[in-house]
Amino acid sequence: MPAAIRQIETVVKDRALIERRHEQICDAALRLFARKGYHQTSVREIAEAVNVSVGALYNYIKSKEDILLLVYHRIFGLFQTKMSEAMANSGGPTSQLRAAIEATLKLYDEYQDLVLVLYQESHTLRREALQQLFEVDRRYVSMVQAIIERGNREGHFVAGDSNLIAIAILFLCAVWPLKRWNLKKYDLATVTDEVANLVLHGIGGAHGLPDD
Amino acid sequence: MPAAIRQIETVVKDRALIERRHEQICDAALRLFARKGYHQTSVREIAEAVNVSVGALYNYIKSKEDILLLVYHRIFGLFQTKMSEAMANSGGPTSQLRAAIEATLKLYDEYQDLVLVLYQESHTLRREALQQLFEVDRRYVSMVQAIIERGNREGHFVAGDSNLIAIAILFLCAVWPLKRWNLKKYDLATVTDEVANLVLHGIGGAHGLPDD
DNA sequence: CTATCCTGAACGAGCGTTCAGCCATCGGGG
DNA sequence: CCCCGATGGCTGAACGCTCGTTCAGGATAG
Repeated sequence: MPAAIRQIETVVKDRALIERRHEQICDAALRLFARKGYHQTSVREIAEAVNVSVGALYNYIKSKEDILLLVYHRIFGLFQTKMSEAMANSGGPTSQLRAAIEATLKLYDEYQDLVLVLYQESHTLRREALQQLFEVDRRYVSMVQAIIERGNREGHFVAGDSNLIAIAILFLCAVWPLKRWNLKKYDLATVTDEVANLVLHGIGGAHGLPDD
Repeated sequence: MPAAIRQIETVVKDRALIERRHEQICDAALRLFARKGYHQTSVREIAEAVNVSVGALYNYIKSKEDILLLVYHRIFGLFQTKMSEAMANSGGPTSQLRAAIEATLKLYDEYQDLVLVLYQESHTLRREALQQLFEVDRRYVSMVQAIIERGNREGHFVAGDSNLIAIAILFLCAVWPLKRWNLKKYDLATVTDEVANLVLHGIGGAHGLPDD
C-alpha cells in the first residue's frame, strides 16, 4: 500500500482532525456497509452515524466512493500488519503455514462483515482503486507462496504450482465469512483445524519430512 | 427447487408468452448484471435489451427484484441438472469426487459472471428468497457430503467432519470465477487438476484404498 | 366490440452533492 | 481589557438527476 494510497482531497485544513474524522467515518461506514451493503447505505445515514451533517462529511471526502476507499484502506492496513506478525513465526514450513492459516482465519473471523463487503462491493471501485486492491492481495499470496516453495524445496511439501496453491489456500480461508450462514453450527477452532488439516495433508505437509 | 419456486405474479395471461419473455428478460439481465452488477443496471436498460418498453416489462414482473430471482432460478436449475449428471458417475468415491469437482469447475467456468453475480448480489434478496438460495446450496453440499461419507466408510478417505469438508470443497471451486483476475495465467484444466489433487490428497483419497 | 398486450410520458421518492449562511475561536489594535 | 474582523469548520435546505413504478391511451387480433 505505502506510496500507493491516493490521499483523499479534503476541504478541512487541520490534519489531526481529518485523521480523526476519517476514522469515525470508517467506523460508521463499516458497520453500516456490513449490515446493508454499500449501495443501500446513503451518505445521509453515514453522516448521522458520525454525528455530523452531510455538508460536514463532504469536507472530509470528495465523493461517496472515497468512503469505500477509506474502508478498504483500513482493511488493507489491518491485514498487512497482522499477517506479517503471524508469518514472523520462525518454525518450519509446516508450522509456518499452519500459523498463516490460523492467522488468516482469525482475522477473517474478527472482521467477517468486512470481508463480506470486500467481496461484494469491490466491483464498485474504479479501475485505479481496484488495482490497489489486487496489489495487496498479490502481496498476501506471495507471502504464503514463499512458505510453500520453501516447504517444497526442503522436502516437506509436494505441492504443485506454488502460486496457484497459495491463492487457493487463502481463498479457502474466506469460506468462514462467506459461507457463515452454512457454518453456523461450527466454531472458529473447528473450521481452522479442518481447513488446516485439509491443506496440510493436501500438499503433503503431514507425510513429508518432519518440521525442523 | 421444484415446489420451492414462488411463481412470479404477472399481468399477461398467455402462459407461453410469459415463459418466452421471462427467458428473454433473464438472458438480457444476466449479460447486464455480469457487466455492471445489479444495482448499476436500470430497469430501463433491461427493457431496452429485451426490446420492449418499460411498461411491457412490468407486465411480466412485479418488481425489479423479480428479475434477480429469475436469474437465480435459472442458475439453480442449470446447476441442479448438470451436477446430478456428473454425480451419476458410478465409479468409486475417489473418481466420483473428482468428477464432482470437475463438473463444478466446468460449470463455474461456463458461467463465471453468473457466479460473480450470485456472490455479489445475494444480499439484495429478501429473506424469503435468500432461504431458497440457501436451500439449493445445502442440496449441493449434501450431494458431495454423501460421496465423502461413503468414501470414509469404505476406507478411501479419512476426512474429518464430512459436512464441513463438503462445504469447503465446493467453496474452493469458486476460486476460479472469484479470483479470476489473479488466475489469468492459468487455464481451467490446470486449476481443476490442482484443486482436485489438493482435495483428494487432503482427505486421503490418494493414500487410502484404491478405487474399486 | 372486446380482450389482450404494448407504449412511453409522468410521478414521486431518494439519491449524491453543493452552498449560502451560521457560529466559535483567536489574535492584534485601540 | 475589550472589541472586531477573519478564519475554519459546521449546518441543512435546496438542486438536479436517476431510479423504480404506474397508467391512460394506442394498437392489434379474433
